[in-house]
Amino acid sequence: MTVRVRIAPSPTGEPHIGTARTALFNWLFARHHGGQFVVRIEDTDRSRLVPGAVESIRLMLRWLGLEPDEGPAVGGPCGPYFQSERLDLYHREIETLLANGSAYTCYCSPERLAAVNSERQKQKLPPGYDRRCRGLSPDERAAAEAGGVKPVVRFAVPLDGVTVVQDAIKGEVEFENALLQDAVLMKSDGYPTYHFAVVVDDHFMQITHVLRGDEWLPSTPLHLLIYRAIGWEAPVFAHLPLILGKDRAKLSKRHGDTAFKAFVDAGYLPDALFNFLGLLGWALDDKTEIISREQFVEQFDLAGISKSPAVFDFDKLRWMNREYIHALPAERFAALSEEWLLKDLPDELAQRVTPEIVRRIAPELQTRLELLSEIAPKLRFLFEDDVTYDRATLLGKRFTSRPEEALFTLEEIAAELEDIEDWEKDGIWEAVSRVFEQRTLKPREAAPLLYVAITGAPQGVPVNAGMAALGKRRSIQRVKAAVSLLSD
RNA sequence: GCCCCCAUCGUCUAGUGGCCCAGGACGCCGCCCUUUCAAGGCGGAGAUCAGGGGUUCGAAUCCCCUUGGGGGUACCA
Repeated sequence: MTVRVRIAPSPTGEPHIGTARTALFNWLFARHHGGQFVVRIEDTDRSRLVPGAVESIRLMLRWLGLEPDEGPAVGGPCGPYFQSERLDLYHREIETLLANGSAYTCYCSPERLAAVNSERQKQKLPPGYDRRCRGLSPDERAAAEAGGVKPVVRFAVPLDGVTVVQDAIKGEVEFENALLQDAVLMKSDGYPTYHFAVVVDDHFMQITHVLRGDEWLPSTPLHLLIYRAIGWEAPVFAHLPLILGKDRAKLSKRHGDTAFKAFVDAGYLPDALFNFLGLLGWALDDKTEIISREQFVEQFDLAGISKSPAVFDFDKLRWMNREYIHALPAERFAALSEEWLLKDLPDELAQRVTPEIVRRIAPELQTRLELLSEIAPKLRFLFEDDVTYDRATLLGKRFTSRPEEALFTLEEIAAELEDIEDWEKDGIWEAVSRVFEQRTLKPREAAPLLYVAITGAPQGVPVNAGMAALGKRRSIQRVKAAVSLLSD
């Protein structure tokens, strides 16, 4: 039997980074076993639908390189892949459940449900439905029906016994049936709830393994019971450890922007995020951190998945992204630099960006980045007419008490630069270091002065390379501008 | 409250009875290199394996209890 897995996101907003991790694990599992990865949209909560969300999910998968074998965009033999288009299926199956007595219609109003709950709370009982409609006589049922109430359909869970979940990661987990709720299977609007739709769809889509977040483990016995009531074989369940924030609570908006899109916008590389996410709850061995897609596919399996939740470490993600940026071929990095420059710079500056100038400076930048979004701020000085900074920044620690020394140094540098015929970075640096030597200044202490004059900031790409890219005239102009700032 | 899961350096983890007075990585610190800042190289601090009981010749690894953390408990998914 070929392995078939799925992810089943609900289109209720921008996809979450956790959804990406679940998708990745499913995709990896499918690829490792030569199986299929399907995408199904769980859009049964009509009130929470967000337009565009399905497209965002598609984009996320594509960006990460997790192309589905079946799903809304690609189709497939088990469609449709929107639950809202599979309603007749759910209605058909709910009839079997109703007919064999494992489900019943419930006419209780939301108000009564709330009242029951508050009453139970008062008596220090666990909240839940009191199963009032489970015991309705045919007459009572007919009466309620005549009253025009739109009923829901509830599952009639066994009142005793134990349901055992065989989880591929957690092992054997037992649940007492008596503690389970008569969950709603069909809502009064005619749409199924998650619990029912997931069982019906996973069955008809021939899903063999359900890899989903740990938060679903408590509802798995219910799902198992539904499979049994219809007479279907259940898939293998594997509950993935949760991703936590710094405070060890389930990662969510309050830990910052956890929308997948935020990671794209920040300038993470797809391969880096793929690698990092793949290591969130799974490890290859005792030492390997940087793992290629091929290696992941080859090595990934359920056996390596950890049972305990993992805190999302942004520091490590940034480090990993830097590793991937560093490993990029020079040409690729230059192309990305240009792309991000055009995207992040204001239009009037972006117009001045040329492939030549970017290719020239990009190698100097490549080891100095954690995120691609840092490119524009670091290279902006190349495209501006002039840079702005204050006197204190220019003088830095070294020259604060001796501004005249900074002034003379810059004047001499300007003079030396004038004499350069072949304007390239080595010659520029020779000229600058000549001045430093004459004045017995160590580059370590004097260089920031020049950095500020040229780029506006005391650190960044090597200043001589920056000047080479800037051009002779503009470079000297900036040194002179610094001189005049100090002369005032 | 009740049910369930989890528990190795701050964080991600390796570890499935002896190779572990616990290995790697991020982060942190120091040194070297050096055109500032990075990168790179080298080194360091950092975990009595949550605590307590067992089992065993021997336990981070098995069992029990405690504690801690998390998740679930909707006509949301």
